Amino acid sequence: MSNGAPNVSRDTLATTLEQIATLLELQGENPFKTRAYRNGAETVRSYDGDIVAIAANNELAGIPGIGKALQDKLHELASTGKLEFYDKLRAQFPDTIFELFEIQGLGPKKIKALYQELEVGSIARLKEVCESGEVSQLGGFGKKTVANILEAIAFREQNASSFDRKTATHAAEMICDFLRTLPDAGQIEVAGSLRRGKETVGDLDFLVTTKNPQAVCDAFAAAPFVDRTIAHGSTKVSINLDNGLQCDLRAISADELPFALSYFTGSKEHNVEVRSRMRKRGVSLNEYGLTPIDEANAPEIPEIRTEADLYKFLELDYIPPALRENRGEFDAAAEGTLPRLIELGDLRGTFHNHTVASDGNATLREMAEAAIDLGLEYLGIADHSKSSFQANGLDASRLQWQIDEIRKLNDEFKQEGVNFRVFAGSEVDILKDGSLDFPDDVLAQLDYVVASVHNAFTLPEAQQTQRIIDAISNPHVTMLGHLTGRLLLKREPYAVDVNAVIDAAAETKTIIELNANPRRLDMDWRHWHSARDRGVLCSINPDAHSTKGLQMLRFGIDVARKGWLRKQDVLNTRTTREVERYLNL
DNA sequence: GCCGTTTTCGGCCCGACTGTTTTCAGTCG
Repeated sequence: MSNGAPNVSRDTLATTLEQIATLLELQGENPFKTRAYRNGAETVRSYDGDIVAIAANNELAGIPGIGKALQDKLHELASTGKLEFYDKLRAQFPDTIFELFEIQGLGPKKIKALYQELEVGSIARLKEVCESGEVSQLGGFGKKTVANILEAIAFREQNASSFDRKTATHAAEMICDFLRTLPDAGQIEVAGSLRRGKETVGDLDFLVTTKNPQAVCDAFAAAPFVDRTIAHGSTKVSINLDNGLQCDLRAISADELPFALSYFTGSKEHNVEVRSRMRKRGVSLNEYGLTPIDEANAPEIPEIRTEADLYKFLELDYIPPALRENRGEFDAAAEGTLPRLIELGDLRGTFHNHTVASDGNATLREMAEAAIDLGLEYLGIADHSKSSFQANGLDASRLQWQIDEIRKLNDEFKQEGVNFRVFAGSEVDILKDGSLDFPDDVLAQLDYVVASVHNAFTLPEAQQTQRIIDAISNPHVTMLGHLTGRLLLKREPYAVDVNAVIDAAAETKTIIELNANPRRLDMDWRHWHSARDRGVLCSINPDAHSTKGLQMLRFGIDVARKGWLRKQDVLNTRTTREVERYLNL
C-alpha cells in the first residue's frame, strides 16, 4: 500500500461481502440475493490477481459473479476503506450477532426471531434465555430445541470447529476400518473436503453402499467412537467424535455411488457448475442420479457407473477431486489440458529435515534409515542456524562438524552397499534486514540452503516482502522455507505479498518449499498453479523433527495436487544424479 | 444481486432430518 491508500486486504473484501449476506438473511432478504453476495465473497477470495488493486481502481467489470452492485461496493470499500451500505447494516445488530451462526441448529430465521423478540445478540445472552425458559415464548422453540441449543453451546465451548489434515485423515482411516467390519457394508468411500485435499477439514463425509441402509446407519450411530449423535435417520447419520470432529454417513445403493460420490465430494462451487452444465443438457443432477428436466424432450442418458462417466456426459475429461474447486478445472477438462497430478510414489527424496543437532529428536543416521525405509533415495538435512537459539540452532563450527558427519555417513552407506545419499544443508534464518544467518563462505560449504523466516512476524507487509526477496536473492539460497509462516488453526500468516515473492523466486531461480507439515502446508495451494506457470520449481518437504515426521510428505502431496502440480514441477521427484546436477555437486 | 447458444425477465441445485406449526418450516450439507 502507498500514497496513504486505505489498508484493505482481500480478506476484508471477502469477509465484508459474507457478512452482508448474513445480515441480509437476518432481514429476511431474498435468498438469491444473499447467495449473490456469498458467491461474490468466494470470487474475491479465489481471484487470481490483485483483486484489491483492481477494486480500488474500479476495474472489476467482467469478473463473473461480480455485477454492477458488487463492483460499486467493492470499489467503495477498497478505495476508501469504508462501505456505507455495510456500516448501516451492521448498525442494526450487535457485533456479536455473527457468533450465533456458529451454534448448530440455528440459522437466519431462528436468530432473527431470537433477536427481535428477546434481544438475543450473543451466545452469552442465548444461553441466558434458554436457561431461564424465556425462549419458549417463541413459536418454534420447544423443549427439544432448547436442549439442543444448550448442548451445542457447550460443545462449541469445548471444541474447535476445524481440524488439521493429519487429525482428519487418521480419524477417517479409523472409521473406515470400523465400517469394513459391518456385514451390510459394501463399498466405503470418504468424500468431502478430505477427499479434495483441503488443508483443514470441518467434517468427514462417508459413503457406504448397502442393501440395508437402516442397519448401516444404526451400526454407525452405535459405534464406539461416537461421542454425540446429531442426527440419526434411515439413510443418513451425523455424529461427533470426542474431539468434536463431525462425521456424516450416507447409506446408499451401489447404483447411486457415482452420483453420491460426486455430490458429497464437492466443492459446492464445483457442484453448482456441474449441475448448471447438466441443466444445459436437459438433465437435473442430484446425489441419486440424473433425471430429464422435461420428460417430453428427454435427452438420451448414458449409463453412469463412475464419476468419470458423469464428466464424459458433459464432454469433459475426468476431473480429479483435488481440482474440484471451480478454479479453472472445467476449461482445462474441456480442452483436454488437465495436469497429470503428482503422486506420493513420484517422490524420490526430500529436503528440510531436522536432527538432534538442533530441535529434532532423531539422529542423523536414524533419519536417514527412516527415509530408506520409506523407499527414498536421498534425504536433505537442514537444521536450524544459530539465530534460532530457541531451537538449538547450529553455529558455523557445529555446522562444519555436521557437514563432516554427513560426509562420513555417506561413505558408510557406500561401504555397506546402500544406494542412498544425505545432502548437507541448513535451514538458515532470514534475519530482520533480509541478510542471512551465515556468511556466504559458510553457506558455500553446503550442498543446499533453505532460507526461512522465524522472527519479526509483525513487520509491515512491504518490509516483510522485501526482506524475503533480499534473502532469496542470495545465490547460495536454494529454496525458501514455509513462505508465510502460518500455523493452520493457530497463527495467521505474517503480512507478505506472496505474488511479489513468487515473481522474485522465478527471477532468481529459487525453489519455493511446499512445507508438508499438516500445521503449515505453506505455500498455500491456491498459489501453486500460477507459481508453476511462472516457472517456479517446488520442493515438497516434511520439515521432519522425528523419523515419523517424514511420513508427513503425504500431506504435502495432497496439497501439491490441489495446486495443480505435476511430477516435473517438483525437485524431489528427480533422481539423486539429477538433484546433484541441479545443485552443481 | 447475477445472468443469458431457450431468456434483459424470471429463473437461480436439491434432498434428509428434526422438531413441532398436525402438513411443514428451518437447518444443514
